[in-house]
Amino acid sequence: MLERTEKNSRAAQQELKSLRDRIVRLEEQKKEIAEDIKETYAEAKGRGYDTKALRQVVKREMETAAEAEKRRETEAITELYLANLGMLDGTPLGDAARERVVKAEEQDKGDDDAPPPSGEKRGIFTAEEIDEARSRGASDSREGRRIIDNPFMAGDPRRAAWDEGHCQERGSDGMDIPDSWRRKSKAVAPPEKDVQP
Amino acid sequence: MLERTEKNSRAAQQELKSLRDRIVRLEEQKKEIAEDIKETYAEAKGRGYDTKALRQVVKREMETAAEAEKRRETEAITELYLANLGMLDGTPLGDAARERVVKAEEQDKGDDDAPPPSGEKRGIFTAEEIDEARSRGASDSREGRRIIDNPFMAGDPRRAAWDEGHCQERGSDGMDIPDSWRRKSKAVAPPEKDVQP
Amino acid sequence: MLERTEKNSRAAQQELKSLRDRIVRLEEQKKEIAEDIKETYAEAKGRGYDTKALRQVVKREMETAAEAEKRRETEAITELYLANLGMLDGTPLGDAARERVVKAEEQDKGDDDAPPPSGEKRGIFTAEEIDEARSRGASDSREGRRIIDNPFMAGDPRRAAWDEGHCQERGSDGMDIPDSWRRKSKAVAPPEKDVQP
Amino acid sequence: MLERTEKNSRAAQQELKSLRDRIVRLEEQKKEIAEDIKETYAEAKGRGYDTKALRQVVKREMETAAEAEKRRETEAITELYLANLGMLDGTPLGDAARERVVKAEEQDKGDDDAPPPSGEKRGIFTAEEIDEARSRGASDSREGRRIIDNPFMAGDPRRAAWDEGHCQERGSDGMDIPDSWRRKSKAVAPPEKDVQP
DNA sequence: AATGCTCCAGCTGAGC
DNA sequence: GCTCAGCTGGAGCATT
Repeated sequence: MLERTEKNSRAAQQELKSLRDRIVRLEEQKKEIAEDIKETYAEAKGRGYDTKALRQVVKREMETAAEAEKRRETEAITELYLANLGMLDGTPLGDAARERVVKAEEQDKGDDDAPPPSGEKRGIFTAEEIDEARSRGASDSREGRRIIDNPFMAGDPRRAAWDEGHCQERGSDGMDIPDSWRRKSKAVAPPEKDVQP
Repeated sequence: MLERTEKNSRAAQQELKSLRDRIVRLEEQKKEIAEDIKETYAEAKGRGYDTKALRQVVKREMETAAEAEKRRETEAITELYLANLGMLDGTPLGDAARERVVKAEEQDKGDDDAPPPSGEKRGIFTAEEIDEARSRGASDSREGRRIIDNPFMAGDPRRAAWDEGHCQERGSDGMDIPDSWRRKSKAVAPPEKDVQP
Repeated sequence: MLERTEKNSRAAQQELKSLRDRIVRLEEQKKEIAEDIKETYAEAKGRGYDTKALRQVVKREMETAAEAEKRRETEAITELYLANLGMLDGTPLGDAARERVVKAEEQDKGDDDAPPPSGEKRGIFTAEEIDEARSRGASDSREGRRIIDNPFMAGDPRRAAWDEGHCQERGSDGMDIPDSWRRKSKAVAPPEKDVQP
Repeated sequence: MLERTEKNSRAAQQELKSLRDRIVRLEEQKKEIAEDIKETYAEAKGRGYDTKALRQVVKREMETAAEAEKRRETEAITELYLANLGMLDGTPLGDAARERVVKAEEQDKGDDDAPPPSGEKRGIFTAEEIDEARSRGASDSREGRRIIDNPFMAGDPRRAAWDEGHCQERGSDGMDIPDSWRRKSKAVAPPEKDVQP
């Protein structure tokens, strides 16, 4: 019996020890990688990037399609709530929020499955058209147009593409990152909470 | 000495006990309020509100001016990063991001303190003009204009005010909250990650 | 229709606004109380208390009976794991862990429902006996016995009561809290990880 | 100039993109490892281990010497607070807490650097003596002694070693882990909060 | 004093 | 329906 007991005890103990060691090793690897990530952010900060913004970018890049959709939905609803409460303070509704309202209105008016009313062709642009808008943004940038001169209307998917093209074309002096990429670059006086009385 | 010791011991103990009880009482109050908050969110959810969006709204409402400014700055930089990486996926730059770029460009071109180039009067609208835009949004809504017909250009502060006016005017059937305020109202097929090739 | 729409819109908006304000108000109250708690801890720290330990005390005080039981169970199992892995480093098993092992052994030996073997009467002490142990701890303290001279054996519930009596009796000089209540009081050289080769 | 601008822009963009991708890759690795850890815990749970206790064990194993010392100090102070508030509920003071009190008392009595009073030799056991205690725990276990029969007094460092030896010797039936290692094994009736009136 | 990091608790979503 | 694990957000702590 002594033999049996000893052996079984050892078995359970060995198993426990093995589990512990496996986890410890994995945790150490995880910790190392976390270190690397932290270092990378530190390096980015040293070069003038806004780490908070960078974190957001990373988050977005890692989103699945479903998560992105969910996020966009929440953002749109948030904007609608803000608009209804008069809290937009300067930032107009994004396209998703507008679209949401339009869709709700259409359904409201009856389920007669009415096609998009006017002659617009909302959301049905080909990849070529989108790309063309991006190229045009780039060339407009080269020709000195400013980012606020985006020719596409709100709600037009080419609007974002033009922005991308323009941004990707814009330059900077030397190796430096653009001023607009930095924090506090202009740190204007903190605005009063309510501009509109 | 026994007396002294006992007395002092009691003093320290009483103090510790008092501190403990004070904190426990406060923690209990805090817990109660947290309960109330949770209940309120549950109620909101029951009535069809998106609690996640509602939480955002609450957060914004509680922001100080400085915090709001900081948030807007980070948001703008994030958008610029996304634009430069071609990750805007449909959501064009907001006004703050555009403004940021323009400011950086101006400084770039030389500190000749150039005034806002064209005839625009960016950012210098009176409260009256802003209010007028809000009223116009409301009346446009009554006249059947849609939220995507906002007449003000991107970058114009009246754009947001018009949106507010329009939203605040829009109605719903019965006591119900508008469809656009609900989650999953249209839950379209989750889009592929890259629309633009 | 305009009337109806307007009215309903207002209703939904009012509801949203009301929800928001209710939550904001509650959150503000919560924040205030959190402030008070923080201040209390700061005060305690100022008087020499170890806030981390104090937090633990508060946590325990707020535990429900079920939570306390669960915690004790987890603690006991943790100790057993540590013992089996040779990681006890100086802290012997607590009574709960010993009891756990004994119970398991008994069941192991057969479900003959054997009564506690020897003449001990584990766990069946009256409140009076417990109180007596506490009083004895107090008087032993007055008579100069030291806290390490607890006469009750490990596993005896009176052991903890004697400790309580002794501690509650011990004094300090002046208004000051005892040295043993402070952090770093003796900060001995950080021990090497493995005392036992 | 166009060339310059384009090139520099590209440089900054490439840098940003590179930073983003580096972080994304690291985050993915981290996520994978986190998966592995989770799986390991799940496996442990499946075999009857208490994952919460296992987590604690892992935490301890990963502690540095300094962190361990700090933890022990906080634990000791917590116990002293509990004792003084009459909240020990059954768990007597651990050795560290006792030692702490004794040290404070000694200093109190004057810095005459008094040697440990009685004939004890606290804390000055050789590694051999400690190991001997461990072996004795193991053999005592084989001879049928129970874990509550630890012959070393509270405060004696050999006490923990004996416990380790005993635990490491104890067996179990078949491959199974001991009952005492499982949760809810005995789930006694949740005790009333105050046993002592 | 302000910032960044780490830890913890509380909330959310899944799963029996 | 309740529990439970995962996760996000906030709070404390250390640091500069």
